[in-house]
Amino acid sequence: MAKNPAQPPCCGGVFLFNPPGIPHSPRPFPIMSDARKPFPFREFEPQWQQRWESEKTFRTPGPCDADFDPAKPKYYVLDMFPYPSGAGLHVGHPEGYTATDIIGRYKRMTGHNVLHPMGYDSFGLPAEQYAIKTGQHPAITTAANIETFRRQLKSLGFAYDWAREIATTDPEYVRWTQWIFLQIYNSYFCEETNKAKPVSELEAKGWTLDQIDDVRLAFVADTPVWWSPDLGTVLANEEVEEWKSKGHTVERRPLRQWMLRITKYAQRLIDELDTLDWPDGIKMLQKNWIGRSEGAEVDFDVQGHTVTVFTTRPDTLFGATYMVLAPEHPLVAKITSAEQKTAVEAYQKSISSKSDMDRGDLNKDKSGVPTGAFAINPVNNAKIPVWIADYVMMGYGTGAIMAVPAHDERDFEFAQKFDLPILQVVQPTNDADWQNYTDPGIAINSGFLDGLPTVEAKAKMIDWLDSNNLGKRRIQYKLRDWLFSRQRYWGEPFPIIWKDGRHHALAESELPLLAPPLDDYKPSGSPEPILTKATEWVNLPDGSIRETNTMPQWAGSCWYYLRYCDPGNTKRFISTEAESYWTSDKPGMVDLYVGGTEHAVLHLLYARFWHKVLFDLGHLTTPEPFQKLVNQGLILGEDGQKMSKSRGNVVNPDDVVSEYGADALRLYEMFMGPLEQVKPWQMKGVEGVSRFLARVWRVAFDEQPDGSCQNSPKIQDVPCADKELLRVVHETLKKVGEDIEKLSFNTAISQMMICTNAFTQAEVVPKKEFIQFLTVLNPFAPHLAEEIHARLGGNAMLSESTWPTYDPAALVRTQIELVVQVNGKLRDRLMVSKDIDEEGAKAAAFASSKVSEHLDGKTIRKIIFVPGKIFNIVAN
RNA sequence: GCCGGGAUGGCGGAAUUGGUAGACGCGCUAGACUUAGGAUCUAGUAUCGUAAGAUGUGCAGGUUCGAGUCCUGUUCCCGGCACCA
Repeated sequence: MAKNPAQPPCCGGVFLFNPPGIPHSPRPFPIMSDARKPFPFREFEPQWQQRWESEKTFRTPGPCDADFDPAKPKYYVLDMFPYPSGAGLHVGHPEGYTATDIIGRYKRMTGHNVLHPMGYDSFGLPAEQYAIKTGQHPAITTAANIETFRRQLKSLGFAYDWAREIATTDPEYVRWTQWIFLQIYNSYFCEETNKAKPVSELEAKGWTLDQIDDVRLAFVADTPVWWSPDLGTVLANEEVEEWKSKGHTVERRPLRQWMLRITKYAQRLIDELDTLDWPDGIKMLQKNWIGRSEGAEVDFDVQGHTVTVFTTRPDTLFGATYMVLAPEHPLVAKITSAEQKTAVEAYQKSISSKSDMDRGDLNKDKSGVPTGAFAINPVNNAKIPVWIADYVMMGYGTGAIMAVPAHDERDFEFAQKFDLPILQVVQPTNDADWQNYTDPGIAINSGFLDGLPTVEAKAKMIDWLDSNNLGKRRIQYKLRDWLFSRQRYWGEPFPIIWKDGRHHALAESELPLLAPPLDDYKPSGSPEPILTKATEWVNLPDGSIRETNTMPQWAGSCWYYLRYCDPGNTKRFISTEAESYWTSDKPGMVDLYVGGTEHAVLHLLYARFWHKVLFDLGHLTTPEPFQKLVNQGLILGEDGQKMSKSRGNVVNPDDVVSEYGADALRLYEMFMGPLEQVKPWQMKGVEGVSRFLARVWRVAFDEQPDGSCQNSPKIQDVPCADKELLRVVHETLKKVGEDIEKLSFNTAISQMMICTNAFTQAEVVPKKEFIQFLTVLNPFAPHLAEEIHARLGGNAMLSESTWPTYDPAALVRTQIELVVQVNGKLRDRLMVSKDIDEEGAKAAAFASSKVSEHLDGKTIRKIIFVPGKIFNIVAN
């Protein structure tokens, strides 16, 4: 990117190359390597960063600090903290971080006590994979990566309170992650209150340990899980796709694992979304992921066994012509007839060899075999065949369905393929064919339901089932319990020990429980956790053994926003004072959370779940973590494709900073377009904003023939005599503030460009107005704004000044442009007094020859006058 | 298939309640200053047309004095979910 120094140097800018052969003369600033840099950002950007750091400009006082002012309103603006990868910061990070930085600096300038922290999500699989690749211990590579990230973040001049920096791998942080796990472990979900409660309440009621273990929010279960042999760990449902897309293999395998009972919170996780100021798309994603369905359970008798099915259409029960069990259903072996045994077992075997993923991919072709058994339909005692088929899955509902081929697409396909009867029980309300008709209609051929619309028929059938003890209303969720254990090294060990086959919580005094140093932490390919190898650590003197699984990366990111409020606390994960101070009067604690969409159903769901448990247990006073959420849009490469190493279209922020400066990078990322939108990178655009910053610089400073720079004589400490200039300045003060509140940074920058152009063209730039302008520019381009301000003699830092208020009187125009239309088409624009009335406008409009031309030979039918805007003549 | 979001110049994008479409920036054109320009400044730049003027916000209709904006239908693009009973 750097240009060839042998090329002709620049004479117009402040910083010049000496022509070849001419020796350098002393200059006030270091010579830039490139002619395109007309302001010395390489010198002043690091200087201001150092000054902010040494003067602790952005320190955030907490409730226990001496300089804390309880009268100030709080504002908590949060970034999704980065995972410190070996690749360093990419340009997507500064997008969200600059947005929050502008908000944070603005809120600070409008009198808020702003919490704007940063940290590192430093545990996790990628860190460990990277460490294995480089042959270094993850602790070392992670520390080095954090170092890089910190340097890069600081080079962008973000107003973080660095004293609050945390990393999820810090032992003190691990302590409280483990402590929170124990809170979850020691809780159960009370159905009556719909809240988590301590299991000690159950102990007091005389529950046995076995009974208690069955209801803990953290529990051990033998379930089919996603196991990746090459990653050497199991994965949560939510993570499977991501790792598969990176080329890792994943297979279904029954293993004994720790689970968190997030399903108990399914309804609250749906309902309480309504209280949050989140994008509808993200709310929708979470709702779909949780996947609530209302329906009923129905009990069928199958040769003396009860098989319960779940259906969302109990109204179609009369139309059930067969039943399907999942191939893995435990009852299959018991009910299969002797004749069908071979076929059933062969089918089961063929299914178990393919993963669920493959099962999903093959959703076109239905397959299945009859078991030879029959079920009795409880509503009409019809004898219907029982099949097994892979389109019914064990993991959802009861793993068994009643098939109503007339009114369910899948059942219809299956019935057609295997020639099973199709019985109509719903009359379409439109002219649609009744076969494969799945919409609501009117019940027919359904005994006591006949004539009822679907909604009422459902309710009546459920009542009937209930009163006959054959079924009941049921709400089913797609959400599964959260698979919480991993077999890898680089994660928080579970604070759990096993004794006599039973798990026990480690005492709080033993936290943090850190993983022992290991030389070899590579995956072995077997599901045995890596920590099992640390035999001395695992085996305790009293014969008990440690849990060897570790927590997933999500654990640390589930509560980091809480720790920022009180990062140094050694007594609690967050003090009650800090918690209550940084809490909103709204349901969500954090005022604004900015980050990528990729966490819509992972981090954002998990964090909400943990927060709610801690809320239920009385540790927190809000039910939700994040009140307002904004997703920044992905930044694409210059070719419009997603940035990737293989495409070679990755932009490194370090390069941009060294070439154009931090302010230019910040400003460009905000100027590209709306924050939430996907947008392609354009290096020419960076040059554009860099030119804008240079124009601001040149309003204040003139270059001298010797290359030095000097305060411009245009800047004068006088009242602003130019009404139009004053109007533009105040328009800018108003719009920039309003646009920041709306997160509309691109339009704010556009207005500042307009203002700068006005300054450039003005004969005299009044100092007061120019400094007001610098003050609103400051959150966007803080280094440049501070530097110019200081050079103009400003003593206090702009970062510590107050936001300028605009003068409404200065905004008023005396003349406005009145648009005159004939039949809605623009015919003329007239400069008129801003308060012109209809009569005056009429006179002016009809005086215009451009207008009268178009009225020739026509009769005026109507006149529409919008004061200050439009005068429209309707004529024909 | 279902759910969500989107479509405006050569490009990124502006546009209160329906009220001048294309702000601002990039790119491009011309000029100025220059030994030089890839710096800077000035002017211009939706399309067609010499002009007057006409056309123009994915496409087809509709409502309205007036539609990028509201309504109906439709196409394409992006994201998510996907045999969830």
